[in-house]
Amino acid sequence: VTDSTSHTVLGVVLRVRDGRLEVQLADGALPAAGLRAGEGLDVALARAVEVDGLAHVEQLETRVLEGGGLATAYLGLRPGGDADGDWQPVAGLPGLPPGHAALIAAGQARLRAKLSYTNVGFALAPAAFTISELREVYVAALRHDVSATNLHRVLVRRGVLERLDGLRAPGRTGGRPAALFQFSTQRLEVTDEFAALRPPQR
Amino acid sequence: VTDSTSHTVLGVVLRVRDGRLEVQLADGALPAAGLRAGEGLDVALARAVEVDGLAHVEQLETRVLEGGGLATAYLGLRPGGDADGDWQPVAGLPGLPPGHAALIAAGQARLRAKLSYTNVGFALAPAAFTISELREVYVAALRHDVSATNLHRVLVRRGVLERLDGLRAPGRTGGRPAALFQFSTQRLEVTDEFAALRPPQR
DNA sequence: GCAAAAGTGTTGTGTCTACACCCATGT
DNA sequence: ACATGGGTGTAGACACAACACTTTTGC
Repeated sequence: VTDSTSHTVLGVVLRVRDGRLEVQLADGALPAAGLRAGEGLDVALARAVEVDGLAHVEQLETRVLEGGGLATAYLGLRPGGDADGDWQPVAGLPGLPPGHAALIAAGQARLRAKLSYTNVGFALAPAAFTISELREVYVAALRHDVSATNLHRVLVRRGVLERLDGLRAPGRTGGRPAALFQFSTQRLEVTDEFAALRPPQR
Repeated sequence: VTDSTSHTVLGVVLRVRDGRLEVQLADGALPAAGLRAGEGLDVALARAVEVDGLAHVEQLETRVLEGGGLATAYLGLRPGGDADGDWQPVAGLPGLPPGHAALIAAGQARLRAKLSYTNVGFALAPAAFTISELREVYVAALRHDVSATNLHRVLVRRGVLERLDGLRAPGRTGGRPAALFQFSTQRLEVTDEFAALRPPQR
């Protein structure tokens, strides 16, 4: 006794640019594609957003929409790069369709949590960066201040960051040249799995 | 250009009984219900499993099944209680439909992670319990040893457990009577949110 | 008294924040 | 020289695991 309903796939694609967390929109709404019979959800997602540019993708949530149709939302993350498409700061977006704002909030919350105990940062950062630049990304995504000193040490200790050879020349105002870093892995890894209740050592 | 497909809701309902993590089955498969037009996913879930007995529910994942239909799985948790329905230990279940084993594994993984940084334990534990009994629940769900001493201290420090008045009388072999505890909250709370990268104190 | 089970005291370790200090560059 | 931004050293707070020890019961 199963009825049939249409299914939509929505993309919540986030990036950090100029110190602001931005979401990609299409015609004033989250990019979407209808699911066709027999295809996987990822196929429909690829029709909704340019999935090649995404450094990380994960499913967020499935919900029944107001009209009665179903929608599955995905979180996509990509480096700050340059302009292509309609990017808007996540703060205070007016006129979104019902439910879209909640999905953006869910994506932000997920990102925020995973920044703390995984290496997701790789998906928002460029290939090479200074600690200051990475700090800007973390500040924008976490929405609280982050000390460059401690960010450096935490991520290096966890083996998340690797030092590169070059140095970044200082700007016109001077200052010591900054070391360049990269994320050691471009795939999601849990770096702090058992913050508590970890298994016995032996 | 959206086709229509049938949608199924599956329940991965877990409990701990006699020191083993068990999943509820119906006819050798995860309990399921077809989604009817216009109804919420939770309504269909309630048709698949007895949702009143669940102390905690959360969505797991939506996937395209082999036949081309869609399925959304929910994780449900309940206290160990007594027998009603078909409960099987999660380890090595033979003959499940394709995909069901992976969903059970996903539910287990989710439970395992949340036991470490939330108070989900409340959903698996009875109303009142001793630390030893709670330890059995954690051991079964985490699949590694847990020290009663440290479990006690961690959960009390976090404010997750509250001491009750009574004592549990020792068994025939003697021993000091055990204090009774309860979870201070019956709703999911994150108790260790910023294990790392926590916001500045001032 | 002795074994069994529960609970507390204490030590050591690791990870984090905070802050003082040192380094390398531009003007 | 001095301002600016980058990086290291170190101290203190905190949470945890591990283990010795004490408490309270049954036999």
